[in-house]
Amino acid sequence: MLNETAMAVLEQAGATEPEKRIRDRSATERAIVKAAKNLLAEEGFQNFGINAVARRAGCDKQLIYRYYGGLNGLVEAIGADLGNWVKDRIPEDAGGMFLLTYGDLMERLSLLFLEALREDPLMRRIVAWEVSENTEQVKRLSEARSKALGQWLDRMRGSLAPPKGVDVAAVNALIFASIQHLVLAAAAGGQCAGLALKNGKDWEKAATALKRLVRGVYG
Amino acid sequence: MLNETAMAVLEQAGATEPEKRIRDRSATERAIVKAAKNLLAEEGFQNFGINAVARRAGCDKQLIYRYYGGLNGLVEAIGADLGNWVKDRIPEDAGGMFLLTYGDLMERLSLLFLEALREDPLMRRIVAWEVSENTEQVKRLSEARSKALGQWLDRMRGSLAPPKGVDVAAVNALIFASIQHLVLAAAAGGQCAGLALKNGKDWEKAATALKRLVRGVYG
DNA sequence: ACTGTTACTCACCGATTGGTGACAGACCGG
DNA sequence: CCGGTCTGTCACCAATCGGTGAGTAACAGT
Repeated sequence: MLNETAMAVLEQAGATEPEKRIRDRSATERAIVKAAKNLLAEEGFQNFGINAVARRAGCDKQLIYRYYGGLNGLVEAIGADLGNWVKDRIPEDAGGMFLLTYGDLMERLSLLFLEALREDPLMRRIVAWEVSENTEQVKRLSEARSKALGQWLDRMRGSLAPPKGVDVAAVNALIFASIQHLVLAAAAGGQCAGLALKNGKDWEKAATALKRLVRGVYG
Repeated sequence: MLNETAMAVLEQAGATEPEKRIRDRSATERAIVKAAKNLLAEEGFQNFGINAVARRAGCDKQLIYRYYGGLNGLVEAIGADLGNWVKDRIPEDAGGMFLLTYGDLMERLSLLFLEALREDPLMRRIVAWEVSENTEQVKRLSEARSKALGQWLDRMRGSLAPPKGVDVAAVNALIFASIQHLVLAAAAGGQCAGLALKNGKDWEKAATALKRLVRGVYG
């Protein structure tokens, strides 16, 4: 794939084959990051390598080494955007107004998170990556992600007091763990622990079960 | 690695270097399967290939093609044992006697499953594999596993009536999903959604949170 | 003891991987 | 205009991958 500018030039000139690439470093960098993200989202981390990214970005892998210092740096660059994921993916004003209890809040946030994760293949791959490998790359991604998630939870909680006598951190970890595994298993095989997760009806069942689970602990 | 018999012979003879391999097909087959299991458990599915298995089994990869028809057949052979996992790993009489309600049962089973999964690296890798890839191999493993799990649940339930008005299948799927992701994340990075999971104390917290979650839905 | 089968090893294939050094051309300041 | 820097390309490296065909050594039956 060429730069957008390069494509425009070629099309305008009526050229049939890509001759030269426009010398635009920042555009190339963006193309590389975009290619890496798409590749990771579509193919998964299995075949995620320098060659594959360069091939998809339509540039030489040498540039990845030069601009990002290799795959590690590129992954790090991807992880840098991860902090804004929640902000980009979930409406900020989704809660806060009609949520009277902590249970209301967590039910809402759980469903929002479920929905957001379902619709973001890149994030799904990253989560799957986190539980499959333990390299330094993945650790960075994982930390960025969980940090952003925690901040999101705190921000949404606002001044709402969490229930006493309950290990909120542990319970919430379990809740979000269930959501993540459910979505990952569904994306991979269309089911989770025997529960089919394909059409919208299946997901409605899962959503009501999730609500019930959250309501069970948080009143 | 050589056959056990071969090792014995060599040691008895005082040989320092492995000269020949005993011609024992079934022993070699067992060595291959064992090597594959250990490799998968220790290294994960990332570097799980014909060459690596053969190297660890101490035999030529050609034998894997001959005896199992390639990696697929070998994985299938591994998956065949998976049906007995619950039986091997979890005490059969663990429930049934003092469990009066469905909530008692599920609390017990959840904790048993959590414990069993924590102590089985091979099974953890397989679960991680399931949510990371969608090949035919993995599908077979996944099906065998979820089938065995479902049968186990049914068997342990016995004649205990599940609560009405609750989508038991969906709720249980979420519960087991949470356990699986918790254990996987812990094994990979020592934490899950910001919750540390390293020493026994951490796991006690997680266990009580899990109990609370289960008790919340199932009275 | 000869023969055929079984168990096993070895050498090689093309493809792909991560990684590096050398080179060509566009751009910019002098 | 010239020289240096920046951007991008290409050729090549050793290593490893999955896969195959040919060959060797041990066994069993006769």
